[in-house]
This record gives sequence, structure tokens and C-alpha cells, in this order.
Amino acid sequence: MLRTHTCGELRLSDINKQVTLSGWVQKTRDLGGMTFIDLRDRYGITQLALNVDSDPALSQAARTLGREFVIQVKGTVIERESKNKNNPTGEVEIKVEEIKILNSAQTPPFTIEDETDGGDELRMKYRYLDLRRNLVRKNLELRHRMAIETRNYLDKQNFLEVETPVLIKSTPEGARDFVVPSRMNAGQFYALPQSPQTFKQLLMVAGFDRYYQIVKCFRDEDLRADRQPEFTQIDCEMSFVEQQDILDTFEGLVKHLFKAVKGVDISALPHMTYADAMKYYGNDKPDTRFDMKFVELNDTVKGKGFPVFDNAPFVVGICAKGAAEFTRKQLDELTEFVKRPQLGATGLVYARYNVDGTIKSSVDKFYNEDELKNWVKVFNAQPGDLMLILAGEEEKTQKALSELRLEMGTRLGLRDKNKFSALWVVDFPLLEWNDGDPNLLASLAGRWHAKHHPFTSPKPEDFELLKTDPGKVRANAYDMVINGVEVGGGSIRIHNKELQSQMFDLLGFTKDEAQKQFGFLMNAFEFGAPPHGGLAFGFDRLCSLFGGSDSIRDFIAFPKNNSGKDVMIDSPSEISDEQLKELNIASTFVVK
RNA sequence: GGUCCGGUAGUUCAGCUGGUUAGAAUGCCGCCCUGUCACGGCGGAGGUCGCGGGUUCGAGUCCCGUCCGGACCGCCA
Repeated sequence: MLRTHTCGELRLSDINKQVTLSGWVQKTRDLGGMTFIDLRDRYGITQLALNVDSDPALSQAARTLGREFVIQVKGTVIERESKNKNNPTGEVEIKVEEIKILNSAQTPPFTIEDETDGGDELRMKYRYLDLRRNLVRKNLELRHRMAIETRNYLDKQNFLEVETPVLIKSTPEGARDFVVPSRMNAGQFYALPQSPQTFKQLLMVAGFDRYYQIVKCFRDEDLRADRQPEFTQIDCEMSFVEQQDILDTFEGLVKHLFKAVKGVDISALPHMTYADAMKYYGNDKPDTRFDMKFVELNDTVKGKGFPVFDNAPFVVGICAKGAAEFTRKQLDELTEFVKRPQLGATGLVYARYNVDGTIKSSVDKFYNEDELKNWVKVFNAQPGDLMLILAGEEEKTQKALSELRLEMGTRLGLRDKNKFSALWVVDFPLLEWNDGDPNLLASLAGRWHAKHHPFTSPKPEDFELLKTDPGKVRANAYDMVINGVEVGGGSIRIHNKELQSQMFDLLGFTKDEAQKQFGFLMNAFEFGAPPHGGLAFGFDRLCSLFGGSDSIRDFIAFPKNNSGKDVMIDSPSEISDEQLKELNIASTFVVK
């Protein structure tokens, strides 16, 4: 061994021990007669001390060490003359007797410290240096702990971890597939799984009863701070269960994770219907750390001669507690916020319910004091509150107000990263109308697409609506939402061939297409498929949520950038003509 | 496919209404310093202002195009 101890473990109790340490030079502090070196490894930092009087040659050698040199030192553990309470090893140091340079290092392009000076791109390019930093390392340690505790919990619940294939079949529903050419089968392609969905259902048919897998999934769609082209799911499926059984089991998992990883007890998860989530939060993943629910105002504000409200199909507002003090400038910022093209609101109406009981609105011209007092009643506002109102087409207005609500929550400090509010959103619609998207309309025979996925079962009481009003059919589908982040979702599946076939009809598959794409699953349903259901957690998101970050990239060892590129290994990249030829792919492409 | 923001020293950034030699901090190099731990002091080196074109007497600054990065919308069953 090149070391007797790590750089994080020596304490006062180790004094006088002869030790050998190996690690990276974090920093040297040369005081002339004395030289101090911070030696770092994964476990911590230990200070090395050299005195020019006791060994001039060694002291001189220490001065030549650069940042991130890899060295081995032998010496004696001694008590420090001046201690550092900020470091667990801060009461001791090593009186160095021997230094061996194991490897030199170039000066790193950014500082390897908690508060790094490196920008995102540079950190990605030198990810192996970034990973030396405490913060990033701790994120991956958190991820490791999450995975271990997930396996502990599910193992105790009799779940089996089963690996499913990565080279599978491309299917038209859902996200765009990543595709892999088959050399042995010219002109044919595998697809990488968007999820192991069909395989886990087949495992249920096979009687495995309780399955899980911490598994990579792939989707060829545009990226976001919380979306990577390859990502990890905790993928689960159970047989002989109803929705409530699944909710109970995985509420248990999340509670276990909070307790084991963060030492936090979270209360029982409330259930909120999709309809209520949309009505009160304008969003199917509401941040319930704070209230500020939507208040519909059509009956309150219309017919008073204010054309914006009178002409809008939908008027809705929120009441921000204690925000009446917002300045004109802040209100203008909020107006700009909702007018951004992404939200597209035409304006923002506000009414301050001042502490002195007076009401001042941006539409005083149209609403007298009595009418504004009625607003106060409808909003249940208290003196000091600020009422914010948007009007327009329902869906768009909901979305804009939802974003405004989150913005207000942020501005009012109501979105504490150390506070966790989890809930189940249930009763999602089974289907969505492919409204207006010509690409979808052209590529799919049908105009409905599955909100969750085509294997989701409708609620039995809504079966009849499948024929008469498919848009009204609710699904046995559920999402777990924590702090406004959709951390997981799933459904009770269809296990009956006729119903599955009916679903594919609705989604516009011909019998042939359905058989070709999903015949293996429907055939399996004819051999004794048990009732089953499951869900999948977005593991990266769950980790970033636990770590208090909005970005999942720092919880993935080697993530990709906004363009889906790994700038460290320079991928994706071109391949040789020989490779293309082997794969039976033409080597020239005409773009556009 | 779209919207917005950014690209200036190794790094993070400032650079006003276009005007002399493009600055700061940090890092790096050298000298000094015997209890530092964000050590301190003095000195020094370090620039294709992303790239191309245009306007102008004059462009880091304005305009057009382009590339790269970031956030978001669409998309993500």
C-alpha cells in the first residue's frame, strides 16, 4: 500500500504515529522558514508541515510542488501549534520526513475548491478535475447512498432486481428513439429503451410478481437543466395490486429514503386529483411548499366594462401574502415576466390590499371600491396582500399564472430547498387530443395520444366514456410530486388483450401495426397475465432534489451538455467510412 | 423549429454615449517572510476582445451573418 491512512482520518489520538499518506497537493503555503501543504484525497485534507531548520533540503523540495501534484509523504503525526477548527483533521499535522512525487501535474484550468472559478463548459471539459471538488463528489456520494437505500428497501419488500436488454425495438409512441444500426441485419435497427416498460410487464406475466431495476433509459429529445438524453430510473412493477397498494409501497420507499439519507420525516402524502391540481395550481406538478392557490374570477370581474376581462374566456388570480409592499418597479418586472414570449400573457392586473385597509388596483378606472372589496372577499385577502390577475384563453392563462405563482413563491422566499412537500397527483386523463400539431397529425393515424403510455388502464367507471367521450376518460395513473418536481409516475396497466387492442385502435394503430409493434405483449396477455401496475422514479431528479439543486447534471458523473454533447470525450463524433460501410449506411447525407 | 441571455488575460468578470497604451480580482512566475490554513508583502509575465463581413476618420463597443455556450418554449408516451 502506498499509504497507511487516508487524508481524512488522523486525529489527536494518533499523535506520534509514523504514517504514510498519499494524495493531491491542494495548496502550499510557504512562510519562508515554514512550509505548509494541504494534502487532499477523497476523505479529507491533512496538513503537512516542514521546517527549514530541521531539514533544509526537504523544505526546498516542498516549495517546488505544484497544485494537484500527486505525492506520497512519510512522517510523524504531531499536535498543531495553532489549530484549525474548520477541519476535522485540524488539530494535527504531519511532520514530514520524506516526500516522493508520484506524479506531477499541470496547473489546472480552474481552482479545485468548493467555490470554483470554473464555468460550466470548462468544468465539463475537465470533468475528472471537477469531480475532485467536494461538492460534486458529495453529490455522487448522495447518489450512491440513494441507490443503496433504494435496494435495501425494495429487497426487504421482496422485489427482485432484473436486468432488461438495452438493444430493443423502436416504437412510434412516445419520445423519439435513439437508434442503433444492426451490422448483421442490413437496413435494420435496434432502438435504445425509453423505459423497460414492456419487459417489466412481461416479467409480471412470467410471475416475477415484484420487479425493480435501477436502469439507464434513453430519449432523443431536446435537453433541459433537468433532462438528459440518457438518464436513470428506479423502474418498478408489481402484480396482484390495486393503485392504492402501489401508492403505499412507494410512498414507503420515498419516506425510507428521506429518513435514511436526509434524516427527515415526511408526513403521509396527500392525494390530489389532476383536475384539482390544474384548477388550484394550473399545473400537474404543483409546488405545495406554499399555498397561493388559484382563484377563478369570471363571476367576480366580468360585466363591469373592463374589456380585457370581459373579452377573455378565463380570468384567474392569486393572492400573495404580504406582498402589497411590492414597488411599482417590482410589479413592472412581474408584468414583463408574464409577457415573455414563452408565457405570452398580454398583461398583468394587480390590486394591493394595503395594510391601512385601502385598496389600490391597476384598474381603478373600471372597478369602484365596493367592487374591489368584493375581490378581497373572493380572494380571502388580508391587509398587506397583493392580488395578481391574468386573463385570456384558459390553458395558456393557467400556465402563465402557474409560472407567476412559482416566481412569487421564489421572491417571497417560500421555496426553501430544505423543506419538502410531497404528494400524489392522481386520476390523470387517459388520452390527450393531438391538437394543432401538424407533425403529429400527419404521422399518426389517430388524433388521440396516450397521456401516460398506451399500456395504462382506464378507470373501470369510465369504460363507457371510451366510446362516447374519450377525452373525459380518467386513467389509473399517478405521479409523485415533490416541491413542484415530478419525481415519478406510473399506472395500473392493461392486462387484457381486448382492452389493449381497443386502446391501440383509439390511438390510431391498425390491427396490423399494433400486432407488428406490440404483438409480443398482446400475445403474452393470452397466456395468463396477472393484474399488475407499477411506476418509475427519475433517479437523477430525485437525487438533485435531495441535494437541493435544480440541475441534475451535478448528480451525474459524466453528463452531456445542452446540445447532447459530451465535450470531454467529444461525443457524438463522426465515424469512418469503413464503419459506415460495415453498417450498410450510406456515407454521404444531404441535409435539407 | 422558436425566444432570450452570454462569448474580453489560464479563470471569473468590468469596460459608460464609438475616441490615447483594453482594466480588476484570482491563478501563474520571481524575490522576501518561522504557525499559516482565503497566509501576508513587493515585483513580473500574461489579450486573435469567438469568427467573418459592414458602417465610420476611428469598433471590444453599432449593424448583418455565423459558430459556440446557457436558460426557456415547442418536444419530452
